[in-house]
Amino acid sequence: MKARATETQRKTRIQIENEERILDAALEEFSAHGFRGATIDRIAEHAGMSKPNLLYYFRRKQDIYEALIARLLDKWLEPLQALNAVGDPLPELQSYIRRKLEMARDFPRESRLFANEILQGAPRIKRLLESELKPLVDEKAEILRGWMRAGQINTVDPRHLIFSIWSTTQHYADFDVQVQVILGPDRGAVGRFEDAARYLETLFLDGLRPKDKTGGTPRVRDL
Amino acid sequence: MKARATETQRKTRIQIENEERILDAALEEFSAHGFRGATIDRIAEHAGMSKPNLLYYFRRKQDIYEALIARLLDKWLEPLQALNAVGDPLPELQSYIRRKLEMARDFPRESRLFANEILQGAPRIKRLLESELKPLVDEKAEILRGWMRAGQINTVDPRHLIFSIWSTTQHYADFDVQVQVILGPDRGAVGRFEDAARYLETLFLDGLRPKDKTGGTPRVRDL
DNA sequence: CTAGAGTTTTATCAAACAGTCAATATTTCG
DNA sequence: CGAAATATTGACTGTTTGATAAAACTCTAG
Repeated sequence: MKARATETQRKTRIQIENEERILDAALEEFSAHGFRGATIDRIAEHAGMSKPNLLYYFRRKQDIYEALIARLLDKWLEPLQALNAVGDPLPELQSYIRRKLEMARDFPRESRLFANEILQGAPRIKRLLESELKPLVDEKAEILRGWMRAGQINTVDPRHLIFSIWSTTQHYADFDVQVQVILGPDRGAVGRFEDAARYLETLFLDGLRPKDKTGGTPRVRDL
Repeated sequence: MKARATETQRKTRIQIENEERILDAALEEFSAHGFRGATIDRIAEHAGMSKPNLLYYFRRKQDIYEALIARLLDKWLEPLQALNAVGDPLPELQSYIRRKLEMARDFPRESRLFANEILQGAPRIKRLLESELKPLVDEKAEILRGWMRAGQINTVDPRHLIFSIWSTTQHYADFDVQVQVILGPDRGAVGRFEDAARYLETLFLDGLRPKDKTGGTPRVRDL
C-alpha cells in the first residue's frame, strides 16, 4: 500500500530513488515553463517513467510542485541566514554576495523556479514568504542597521540593499540567455561568473565602505 | 474578407479596437502565466469576446504573442536608446535609471512578459535580441567606456553595469509580490518606488562618481 | 519459497485546449 | 436603401491534459 501522510512509514529504496528522479525532472519543467505551462506527461517522460507511475508517487501535479518549493526555500535562504552580526560588515557582505552568485551559477533551475513563482504572483507560496522570508529579512535588516548606526557601513535602506543584491545576483541565472547574447560565447560560464563577481563587489562594497573618516571626498547622499 | 499580409489593407475601426482589446487581455495572461500557461479561452474571456471571434483577428496563439513582443521590444529599449554621449555622464545615468524604474512602475505587465520570455530561454525572441538588443548594448557600452577613459566615471565593465541597472529596476516590477511582503503594505506603490529610486541613485551614482581627484580615500578597485 | 506489500502498466475518462467551418449578423459605402 | 465587405457566433474536431481503476508484475521479509 502506498505510504499515507498520517502514518509515519519508512520509505522504500525505490520510493526514494523515484521521488528523486521525479523532482529533478519536475524542476526542469517547472523552472522552464511555470506551473501551468509544465505538464505531467513531459515530467514523466523526462523522468523516464509512465504518467500513471509518476502519479503513484505524487497524486497531483500540485503535490510535485509543492514538494519542490518546500525543499527549495530553505536552501535558497541559506546565504542570508548565514549573514552574521559578529563578523566585520564588509567581509560578511562580500561573502553573502559571493554565496548568492554561486547559487545562481550552480542552481540556475532553482533560481528560475523561484522567479517563475514570484513572477506569477506567488499564489502558492505567499504565506511561506510572510512566515519565513519576512521575519528573516527583518532580522538581517536590523543587523545591517546596527552596522550603519556604528558607522561601519554607509546608511541606506537595508531592505532595498537586500533587494539589489538578490536581483543582481539572480539575474545571471534567470536572464542567462540575454546575458549570453550580450557577452558573447567567449569565456565560459565560469568566466562570466568571475567577471560578475568582480563587478558586483565593486558596486556594493565600494558603495558601502564609509568615505567620511578621512575628510576626503565627502559622501554625497545619506538617507 | 479578412486582411491578408500580402495586400496593404487599411484597418477598420472595429479591427483597431478589437486588436487593442485582445492584446491588452493577452498581455495580462501571458505576463502572468507565460506562453504555454496562457490559454486562448482565457484571453478571449478577458477581452470580452468569443474565442472564434478572437481567432478571426489572430489566427494562432503564437500570432498574438508575437504581436505583443514586437510592440514591446522597442518601447522597452527606449530608455537605453536615449542614453546620450554628449550629456554629462552622471545626469545621463541618473535619468536612465529613473526611466527604467518608471517603466517598471508604469508597465509592470510588460516587464513580466519580457521576464517570462527570457526566463524560458527566449525561444521566440532570441534572434531579435541578437539583431536589436546586442548592437544597442554594444553601442551604449562604448559610450560608457569613453566616459571611463576620460575619467568622468569609474572604470567597470559597462555591460555588467547595464545588467545591474536592468535587474535592480525591473526587480520592482517582476518581484513585486515579494517586495510588498517585505516592505509591508504601508506607503503605496508610489512611496515604494520613490524609496527605490533614492536607493538606486545612491548605489549607482555614488559608486561611479570618481573619487581619486581629491587625494582623499583612495578608490579600492579598478577593473 | 512464498505471501503480501510495493510497483508498474494498460485502458480509460472527462475536461481543457487550439483551431476550423459554415451560417448568421452587422457595418460600410456607393 | 441595398449589396458587398466585415464581424460574430454556435457547433464541432482532433488532441492534450490531469487524473483514476484495476489488473499484472516485482521485490522483499520471514
